[in-house]
Amino acid sequence: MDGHLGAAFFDRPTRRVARELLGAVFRTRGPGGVRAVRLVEVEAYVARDPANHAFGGPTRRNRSMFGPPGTLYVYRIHRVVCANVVTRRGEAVLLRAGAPLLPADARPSGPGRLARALGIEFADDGRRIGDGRWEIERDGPGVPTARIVAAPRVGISRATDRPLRFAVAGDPWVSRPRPPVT
DNA sequence: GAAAAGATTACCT
DNA sequence: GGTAATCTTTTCC
Repeated sequence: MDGHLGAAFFDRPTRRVARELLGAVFRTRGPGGVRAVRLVEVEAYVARDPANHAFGGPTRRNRSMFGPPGTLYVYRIHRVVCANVVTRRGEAVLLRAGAPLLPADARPSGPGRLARALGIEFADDGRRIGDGRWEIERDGPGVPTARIVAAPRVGISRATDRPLRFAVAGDPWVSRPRPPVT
């Protein structure tokens, strides 16, 4: 399944989408030009998941999470924005870290820094894949299961035991706290 | 209208 | 390892 990923890619179980996004190239085209990273860390937010912003149904803030597969959900936390891609209704994958592919990309380790490196702003909330602003491409077989580490998600206070954080084992761009390398 | 919490980060010891 | 910064959204009175 190489090449550019469309809405059909995201219309699948969220955990699977999350794992298959590892190693994929996330590219944006904005006022600052083209920026790109190779994803090395993501988190899944699923149905009936108390840590999910969509838990409890649609609100003004999370409305993008109820858009079609391949919708960008951008939220603010403190003074930072973080980006997710919606999979199925009310579920999404948080983009946490990537390896920079272009010189202009500041260290994209951590969700806030990744979004900043890609030039993603709060105004991009609700944009859909295929609208020309951002795209995702797979240029290889993806990260083999043996090299994916699953760990509890970062920074949440509920459902803290679920292993829905996925990262490329040992990759230097994975954010802190680093999951065990095992 | 007021208060509390937050899917973070940077800087301190 | 701990804490402050900082501000919007949500929730409660």
